[in-house]
Amino acid sequence: MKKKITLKHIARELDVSISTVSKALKNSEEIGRDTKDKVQAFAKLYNYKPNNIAISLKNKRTKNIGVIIPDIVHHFFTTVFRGIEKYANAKGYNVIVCVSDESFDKEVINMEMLANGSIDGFIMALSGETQLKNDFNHLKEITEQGIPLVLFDRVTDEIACDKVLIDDKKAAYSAVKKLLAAGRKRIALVTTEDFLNVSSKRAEGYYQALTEAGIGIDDDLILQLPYQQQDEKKSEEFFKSIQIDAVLCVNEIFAVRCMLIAQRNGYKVPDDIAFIGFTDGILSKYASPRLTSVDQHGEKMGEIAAQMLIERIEQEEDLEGEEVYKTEVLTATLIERESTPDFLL
Amino acid sequence: MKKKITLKHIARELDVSISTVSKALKNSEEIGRDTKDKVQAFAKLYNYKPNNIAISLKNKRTKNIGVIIPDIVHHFFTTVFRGIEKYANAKGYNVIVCVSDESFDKEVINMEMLANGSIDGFIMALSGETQLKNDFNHLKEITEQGIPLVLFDRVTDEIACDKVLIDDKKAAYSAVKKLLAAGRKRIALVTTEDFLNVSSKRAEGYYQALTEAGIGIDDDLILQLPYQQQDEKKSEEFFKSIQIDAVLCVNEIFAVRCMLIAQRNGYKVPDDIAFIGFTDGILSKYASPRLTSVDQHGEKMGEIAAQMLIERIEQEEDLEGEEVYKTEVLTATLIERESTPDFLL
DNA sequence: AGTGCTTACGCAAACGGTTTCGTGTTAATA
DNA sequence: TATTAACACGAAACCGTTTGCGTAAGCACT
Repeated sequence: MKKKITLKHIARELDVSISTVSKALKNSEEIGRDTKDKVQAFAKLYNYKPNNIAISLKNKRTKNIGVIIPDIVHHFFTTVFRGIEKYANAKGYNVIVCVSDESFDKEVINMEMLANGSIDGFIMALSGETQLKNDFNHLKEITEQGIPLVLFDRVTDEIACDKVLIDDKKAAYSAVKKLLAAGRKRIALVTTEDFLNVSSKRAEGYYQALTEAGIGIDDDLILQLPYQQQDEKKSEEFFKSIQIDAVLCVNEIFAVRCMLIAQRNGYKVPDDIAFIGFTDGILSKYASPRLTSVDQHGEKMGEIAAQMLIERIEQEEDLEGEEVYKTEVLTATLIERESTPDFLL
Repeated sequence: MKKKITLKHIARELDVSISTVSKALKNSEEIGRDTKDKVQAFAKLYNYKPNNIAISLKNKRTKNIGVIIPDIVHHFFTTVFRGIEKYANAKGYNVIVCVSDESFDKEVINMEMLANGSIDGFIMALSGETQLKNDFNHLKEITEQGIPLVLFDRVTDEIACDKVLIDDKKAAYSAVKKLLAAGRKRIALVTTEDFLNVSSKRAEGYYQALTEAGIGIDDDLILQLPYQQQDEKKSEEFFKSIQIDAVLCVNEIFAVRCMLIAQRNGYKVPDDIAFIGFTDGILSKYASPRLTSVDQHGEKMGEIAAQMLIERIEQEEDLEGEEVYKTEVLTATLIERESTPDFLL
């Protein structure tokens, strides 16, 4: 077993001081040619690599970033994560992931674990419970300690920090507009409990489009489903009880599930009923018929979040306080597939 | 901005030595009641938390584990990751994820980045390219340095370390047996290029079941598709050209894609043609018809991998060399849904 | 011979902790 | 009163690096 070699070992072996070894390896002008050659050759031979931990302690920089997300087995978060990881890696940063599992407590604990020196900054999407409780003290503490924080997708106005999100309201608005333009009138909304701010934003867009079109909001057309659980009965009744010609769903699972139920109940998609989902994931691509859905550009979002964070981290030293935070809003794209009639343009 | 407080600050403020503060906070017997109370109260007030990096440097333990996977936007790897994260977190470990993107070079670079003190051990699934090249020197170096390593799913015999995988061959074997028992004779196999060892194992099971049943292997019944790319033409022709009454696919994407194509070509599922896929992911659940598939128990696999790794890490100190490595083999479970006829038990 | 410059290196502090060992003070004991 | 044990605390080493500064050796010059 070849244990890792340190500066001290090299120094002892070559009968020079530790500082000489350190400088020699950095090709310092201070050190003579001969000594440098000797040290560098030895280091190469024994494959010396400096210890990251020691360096972190010295520079107070870990080159790690902490990512806290509500769930990892979730297409959108995963794509965002991929964007973060790619960008961070390219910049020499590693990523530590913690999953909050939609729990406030876990979110707090995870943040505390990482905040004590393990990371240089956080990227996170709030847990459902945190949004429900509206308690952001843990985030406040982090920012007060001067640790950079970037919030994405599930954000809050209560915290001053960089943010990146998509324009959920506008995306829902234009999706509904398209349905209206295609002549659909009885447009349903399938959503979650509305403590998830993204869901409510999407609902707002839905309301606005209908209102502008002079069609009132019909509460019977709105179906609220529990976030994780399967509640087939409720959906089944929904599609049996009323007449609908289009559906906007706040995520693709709801969309695919509802599409199946509608089909079981004799609806033809997209002729009798059109479907649009949010989150253009794997389900949308392979559903039958393929689902038209709103691409939230997760990977791009992750990249931007990582970029914002790393810029903060690396400029940190200079400016003390007085920072101006940015909120980057990406525009979602509607990916048209078979679950909607051909939209003209 | 309230910067983090250190032992030194407390010591200065309370006019005691650093060592006294350290001991007082650990409730050491050495320190008097009064001093302990004073120090602890002060620490609580200023929310003192020890610096993880300093502790890591001292103990040569980071409480971080490194996970290297080929892809993160991938249901199976994600579920394994969830298992790892859950277990690790419960044991007080954090997880650093790196994505190799199926690239040998990235795998090597990532390992080297993490191996210099950032982590206490690795959990990984080999990249496709690594399996293709059959070059495992980077793994060998890691294990020679005494860094614990656990391989999962995409493993190799060349490296002596703990492993956890599912019995792919047996899973494929029993899936095909069930199809045979249901009277299917023309059973196709849709697979990837076979440098992925899991695919070849599954193919072996397929061969064995057919051979045992006295049905020879018909190469025309085997369709090889590129791993990531969509090649609809090839699949389309496949289902047009020959007569098939059942299909085993090595992943769920292939299964769902082929099922759609078959349906487009007039096949009724499962009456004319049955489908079984590997990886019981989200697609299987929501496909139409719902797909019968092999559950690889990703989360369980992750938990076991994490458990094996952490046990290694924590016993490390004692035994030098002479370690016996375990290979844990999980048995896959067939989840029956609508894409297969009812199997009689 | 004395002065002044390079050159080439070592010392020591620092990052933030933990831990071993030593020591001054007090009180109990002979 | 001298000895000693218990108590309460501090000094210092250590983990592996980096880096500012001090300095000995060698040389040139006056």
